[in-house]
Amino acid sequence: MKTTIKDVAKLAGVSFKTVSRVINKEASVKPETVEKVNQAIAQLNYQPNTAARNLASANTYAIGYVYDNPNAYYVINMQNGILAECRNRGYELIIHPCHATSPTLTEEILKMCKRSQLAGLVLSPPMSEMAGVMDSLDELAIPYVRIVSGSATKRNHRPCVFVHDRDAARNIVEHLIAQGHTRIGFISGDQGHRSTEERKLGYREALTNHGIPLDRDLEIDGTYSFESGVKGFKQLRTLGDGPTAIFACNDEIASGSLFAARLNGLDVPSQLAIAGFENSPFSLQTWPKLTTAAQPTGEIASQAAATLIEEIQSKRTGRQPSEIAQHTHFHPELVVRESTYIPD
Amino acid sequence: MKTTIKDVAKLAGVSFKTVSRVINKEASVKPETVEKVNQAIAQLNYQPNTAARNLASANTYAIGYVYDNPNAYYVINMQNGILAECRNRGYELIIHPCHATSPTLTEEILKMCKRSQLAGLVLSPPMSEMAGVMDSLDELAIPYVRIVSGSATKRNHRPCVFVHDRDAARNIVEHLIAQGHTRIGFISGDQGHRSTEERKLGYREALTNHGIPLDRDLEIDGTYSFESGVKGFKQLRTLGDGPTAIFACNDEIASGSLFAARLNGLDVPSQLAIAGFENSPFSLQTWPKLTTAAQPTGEIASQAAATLIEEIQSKRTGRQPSEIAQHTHFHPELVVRESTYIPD
DNA sequence: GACCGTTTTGACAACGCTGTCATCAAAATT
DNA sequence: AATTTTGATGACAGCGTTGTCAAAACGGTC
Repeated sequence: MKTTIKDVAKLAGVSFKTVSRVINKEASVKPETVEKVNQAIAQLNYQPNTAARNLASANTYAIGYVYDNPNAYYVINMQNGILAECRNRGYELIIHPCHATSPTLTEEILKMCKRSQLAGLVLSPPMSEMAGVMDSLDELAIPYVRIVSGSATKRNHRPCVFVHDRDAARNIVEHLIAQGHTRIGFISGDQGHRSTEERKLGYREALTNHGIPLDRDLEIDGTYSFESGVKGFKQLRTLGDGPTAIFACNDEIASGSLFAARLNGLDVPSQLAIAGFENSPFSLQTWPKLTTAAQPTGEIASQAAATLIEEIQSKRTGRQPSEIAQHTHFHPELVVRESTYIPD
Repeated sequence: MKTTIKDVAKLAGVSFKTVSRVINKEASVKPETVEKVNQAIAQLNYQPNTAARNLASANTYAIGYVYDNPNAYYVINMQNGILAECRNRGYELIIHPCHATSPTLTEEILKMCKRSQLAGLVLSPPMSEMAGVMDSLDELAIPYVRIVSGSATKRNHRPCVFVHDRDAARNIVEHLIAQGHTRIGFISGDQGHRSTEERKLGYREALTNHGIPLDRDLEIDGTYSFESGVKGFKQLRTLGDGPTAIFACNDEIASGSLFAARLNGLDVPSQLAIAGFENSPFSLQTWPKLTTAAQPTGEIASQAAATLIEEIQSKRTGRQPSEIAQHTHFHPELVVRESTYIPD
């Protein structure tokens, strides 16, 4: 019924340890033996038992994905990206949604690592910015890869996948400036999120680069939600010298502002241009469609998982990881649509 | 460093087998012993090693969630619902997105079950309707719980969680009828999906119940997408005697139709009423907000997971599951919003 | 053809837990 | 009081792998 490594060994006429070697692609197995064993594996449709592998080797074949993000699209894309890499390499994925504000957060994550004997973690924002969590992981020598909105700061002893939100935000705002806008409003996402800060910095950089004075009245504090976009719009409308364009921290906020603008009878983009960030499905389902920045979330996730697994593997086989800390960089791309631009 | 069951045993002054008994809540351990052991567990912050448990017991502490659904909100809600139950009961969740059309689908799922030694599966639509997959699972005696759009049909030897889409669809359409509509269009989701069929049946039932003749021209074939809503609207507009209301198979389609309607200068709901299904975030981010049917996806998922784990546990302990096949029923609830109804 | 250094393979003990069966004391029965 | 039953616990094997170390096979050298 259940085929084990020993069944394979018997069929291939070798010891089960040799089969184990083949499975783990260890060197020093004769090519013909490898061939024989692989045939036997295929014939029996054998699958190594993960639990046994995890138990026997100190390192395991499972990684975790820790996140706290209300954005379903983001999470799904991340998840799928990581999963793709895991399948490629024979790893399992344990997902762990959590609450960044939980007082027992660190403890909880550690417990999960222990229970499932996780070989490593992928941390996406805002989990990738929580010093307490990282400290504990460092202490226990649990490898992790961070997905970070922004560029390198001090804490870079672990591999990071950087997503350069700031540059992308700057590109968006420069696009608005190119359309002739000089009064450009900004509606932020949740305070304390790195992405919020970075996008705001990009916004300011663009203005400064073009000699447009910053105006704090144009910078509205919000959260990553539709409602926040509605509210932000209203707040900006109260200004005597209101904006002719709005850059919102993500598409959800932008679609909220768009909603509110149209409710107020404003035409978009002729009377008010609106841009978002993320290229979520929302950005395609508004009217007019939203200008935004496209993040290749799936690829980012795959990259993070690949980096993590690479490191785990190299530790297992004793080979040095190619570098101390592998950093990778992604640049979200400007996507111009009708909410800011009407082609002739 | 790593605390095992033996460390706990030593601290509690019992054999490690007794600790195992406490962990598994087996009967016939003296309450005071239980207390002692639990204290030791707490003190050492001990977490049983899942891999070892899985390996030692034929049954495992991991279940799988198999799905093929492009709807991120649905998947996330399902996932969270299942996960909540898993955490409660000390199970792990392995997620398995897949393609219903893959020729090697069954094989792939079986492989995963074997690799991870899954104790059971939760199948959500459309996976819950794939006879081939179910046959194989039956054959290997892998327990599974199906989440089914609709009510009982022939294949009910396994527990199901029924979601009565038909009734909910009928309610929506009856709501439209109550608003005075008699020409009501229907835009379907993907062909072959049970939910599509059920929602169409509900639509027809409502009309028939109120003596409104069915008109095949008003029933548009679509897919679960925004674009399909746009297309469906256009198609309905070509009719001489067009509808005054549209019931779309989900919110995404509905928001597509809404988009198209407003693009065509139609006022919603005064000139055209539009209703969706699902109560996804989309339904709140359109203008006007969409009337829809709210499915408690998270609860549905929890229920499915609970049923599954219950069965697994009862098999483990030898106790009979309370019933041969536990069926549960959910009824999505009508949510009336401005896309079909303006309060006075 | 005996010797040595590799390369390739195998025997066997873990890994941390559960299942089975044995043990022992206390309670119940005769 | 002697015997059986029951309740509570422990000893030990085994789950399917990997890690360690030793043995066998091979290749080249003189």
